[in-house]
Amino acid sequence: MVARPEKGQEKGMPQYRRLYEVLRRHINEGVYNEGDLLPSENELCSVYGLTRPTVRQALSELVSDGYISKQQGRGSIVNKLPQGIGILSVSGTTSALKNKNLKTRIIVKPAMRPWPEGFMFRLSDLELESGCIYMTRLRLLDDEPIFYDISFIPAINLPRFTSRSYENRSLFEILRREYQVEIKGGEQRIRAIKADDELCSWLRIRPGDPVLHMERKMVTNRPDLKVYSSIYCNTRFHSIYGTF
Amino acid sequence: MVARPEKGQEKGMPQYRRLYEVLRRHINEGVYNEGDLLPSENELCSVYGLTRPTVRQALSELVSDGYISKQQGRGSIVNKLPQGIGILSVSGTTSALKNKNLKTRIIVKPAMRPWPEGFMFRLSDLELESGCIYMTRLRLLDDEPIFYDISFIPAINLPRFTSRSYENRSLFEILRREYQVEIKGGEQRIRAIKADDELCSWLRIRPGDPVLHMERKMVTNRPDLKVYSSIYCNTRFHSIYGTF
DNA sequence: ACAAACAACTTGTATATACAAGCATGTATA
DNA sequence: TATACATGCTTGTATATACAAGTTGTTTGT
Repeated sequence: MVARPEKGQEKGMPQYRRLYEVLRRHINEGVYNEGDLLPSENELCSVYGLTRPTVRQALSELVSDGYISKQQGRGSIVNKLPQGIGILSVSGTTSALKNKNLKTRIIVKPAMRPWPEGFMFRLSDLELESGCIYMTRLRLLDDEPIFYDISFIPAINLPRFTSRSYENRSLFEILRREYQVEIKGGEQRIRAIKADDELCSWLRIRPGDPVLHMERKMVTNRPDLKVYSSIYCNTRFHSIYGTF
Repeated sequence: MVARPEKGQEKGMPQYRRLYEVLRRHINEGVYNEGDLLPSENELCSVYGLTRPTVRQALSELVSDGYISKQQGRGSIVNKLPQGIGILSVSGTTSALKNKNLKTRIIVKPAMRPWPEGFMFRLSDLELESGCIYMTRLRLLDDEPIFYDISFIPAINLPRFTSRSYENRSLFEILRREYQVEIKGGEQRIRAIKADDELCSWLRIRPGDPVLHMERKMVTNRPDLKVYSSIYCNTRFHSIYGTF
């Protein structure tokens, strides 16, 4: 087993990543259910033609993303899939929602803007010079507005970004598919605030109602490119769910 | 972030964990500052007498705990230490706060109770039979109440638990030191709610003010033992900070 | 029937090695 | 001078192997 076969390479992904994607899809699609044991590491090795360290790397990412737990001597146990809104997990909000009717509506189409004064996170010089792509979206669950979010993306090497269609597509998905940008992690601040008039109109709530506000800074596989968003969430009927 | 043994027990630890602890302490103590590069993996190998996979395991835990970032071709970069309230990390709220004056006041001392009707998480039969240890605490930052939290712990093999002193000690710390119980992760639901009268009196806010509510279920190294808590947080002056 | 011992699995830790890919800094060339 | 390239560093990916440690089921001895 010398060089990797160049043809069947899905997107040039490393092998551990490919196994990760396969197993994650199987879990999401119900091939494995809550409490099931995944095939043992050695089985995965022989099935996929990998060695144990490689398989273990795929599994350890599944662990840190909350899909499985491992127990020494027993195996890899499939976790219950998140039932709430998995926005605390990086893997993308849409994937965790399965059967729910999640729609995304663009309020302000992606467009270049200067960065706001007193931005929520500190920006690098490169980011400041490049300007930012600004967009706001409303996300609805069963036709009820849940998220109002404002995204800020530094306009660094993202050709034709402002002319794409974002309706009902995850922003992260577009970044990954069209620009090979993957979210790798980030930081966030969360607080509860009172809704102002603008929020009320978007989220269809009353002034003074409590709203969850998240400010996030996400780092990607491109060291210069970070994605910022400010998310307002009506948690009256849905709560934000996450694992850690 | 995952709780890890304190530095007293650096004997039985695996080597990668020992290196993790050393580097983490160095970062916390300012031996390395924000933006600094850690020694390269090969340097760490020769200094600590380890091989690269072992060193990489230590580093990868530092990455997933948010202490460093890595960049191919450059090195391991020390991150800015969290400045907010790191309660989204399990490692215990106290550790991330260091220089702030965080006090814990017990409102209801740990005592046995039946589980509440309609508990926030589904309980196993064993948990239901065993009954629960109930306690409530108030946590103050610079003498201002920030957290009001209610903890539920199944009374499974935790002798003398209700007779210990918890003032100004992390609940997790006691579980770890006295019972060898380590928090390994968990899940949580977060929402913004309106403060009711009871919350107002504890958190010194006005009725109707927005409050952050977190419901968490934490799993431990003891498969049967889970810890539940319901946390109310006044985010008027402090926001909840976390990495992912 | 029961309990201890064992065997056969599982994941956890660790070594040793190799090459690929990305970054920084030099030096040689245009 | 400025661009191109070469070099030597960094981390990323992957193989191959070995033994430790924990769990589970079976076998064996009493």
